[in-house]
Amino acid sequence: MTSPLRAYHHGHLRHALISEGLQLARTGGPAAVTLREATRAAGVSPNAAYRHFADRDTLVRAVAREAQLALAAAITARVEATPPDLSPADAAIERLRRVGLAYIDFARAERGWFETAFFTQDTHANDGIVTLDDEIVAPFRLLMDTLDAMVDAGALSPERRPYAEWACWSAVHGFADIAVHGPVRWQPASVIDALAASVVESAITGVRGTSTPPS
Amino acid sequence: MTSPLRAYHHGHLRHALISEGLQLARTGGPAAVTLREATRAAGVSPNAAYRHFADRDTLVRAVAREAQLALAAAITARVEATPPDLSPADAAIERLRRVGLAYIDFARAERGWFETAFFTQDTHANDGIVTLDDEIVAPFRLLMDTLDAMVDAGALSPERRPYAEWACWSAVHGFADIAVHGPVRWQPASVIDALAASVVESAITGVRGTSTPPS
DNA sequence: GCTGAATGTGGACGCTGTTCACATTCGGTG
DNA sequence: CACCGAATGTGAACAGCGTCCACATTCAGC
Repeated sequence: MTSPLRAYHHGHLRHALISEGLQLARTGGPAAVTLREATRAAGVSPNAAYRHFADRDTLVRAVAREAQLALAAAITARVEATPPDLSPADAAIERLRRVGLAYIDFARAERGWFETAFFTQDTHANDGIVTLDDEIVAPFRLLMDTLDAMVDAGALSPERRPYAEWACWSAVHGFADIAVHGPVRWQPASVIDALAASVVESAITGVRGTSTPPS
Repeated sequence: MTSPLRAYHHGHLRHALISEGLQLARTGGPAAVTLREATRAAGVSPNAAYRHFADRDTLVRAVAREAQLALAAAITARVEATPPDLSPADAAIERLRRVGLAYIDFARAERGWFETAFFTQDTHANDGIVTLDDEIVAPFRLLMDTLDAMVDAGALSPERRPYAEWACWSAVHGFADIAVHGPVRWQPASVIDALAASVVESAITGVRGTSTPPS
């Protein structure tokens, strides 16, 4: 009984630390989520974290998972808002466009979370097959399904389908990274908007093999 | 005269520290280039670095510059090795392909340098106009020139030329990042090779607006 | 109500960047 | 050649970080 008012004890501290870490990562990126700062924010001694996380890296990874979920949610929401009055082919293309723009916008709006989501340590050796959590792969599967739907709707020829997901993801992720860390960062937001739209259209054209006349 | 044999004194220590930092960054990325380690490797006290760099971040930036130069050199070398017996249009497309593949291969072969090259601190406020060093922008200008050459050779319609450089760079940089940090990392090298080639072809198709029949 | 497991605390160590006062070395000027 | 100021390197110190240790507290089930 060192202090009559116990700041925190035997609660769900693991969740609290992830929550604080998420807040730190939001503004400072993965480097800002520090063991001592998170425990301090939770009103707990630094070592308390070691009852729930093996080390700092494990904590950051848990925070990264939450950031990935946030990205997935942003993409899913944008895709689900696709107007329903479109032909199957146009709808599939529009969904593909929305995946890309949502990804880029998330990176720009939540830079710290975006950096954290893509933060991986090289120590993470492959423990067997690479299997990610379903919720996190959701956007990627959404992308796959959208491309498959394009094939079904005749908006993408079947022989162009293989590897198309990587081409799309690369273009979108690359622009997001350049817009957040690269030279594009200094441009005004309106310019970045235009560039983003251009890059996404180019990615769509790249996988389709033919440019779409502007609607 | 504390020691008869002076390990290092009044030499070109700035260059030595960058050199050591480059070595550290090669295997450990930007996080591994630490003031104490670099000075230790140079046989000098930690504080000696402060006579040449304002702080650690300045040193890392200097190392990053060297890494960027290495990337630029790799791209330039690959492009310059383009076979000369090609039509102007085919030569331009081939050069574009080489820029992309060289970029990706550099990221895979020199992961630490690639990470360091794209390491930027948010503190770097825009001091006026964004003007990078000529040598560093060289690959970007090479990309621009190649796209312009494609227009001249009729391999790219002029109305598709605007922003094409960003679409190309985004696709290539994105794949490089995914191949180094993302899920693609766990794939065998041969698979990554195939994916890289596919992504680059897709990027070329994306900016051209039409797919090229396989030669 | 007690006992063992789970959880949180306090102190310590080595590492990092950074600052201060001090020592050394170099280059130019008399 | 001697000197003196500027440039450069040194040593000790401080705070913050991750991490390990032994110890204290709290909870949960018999």
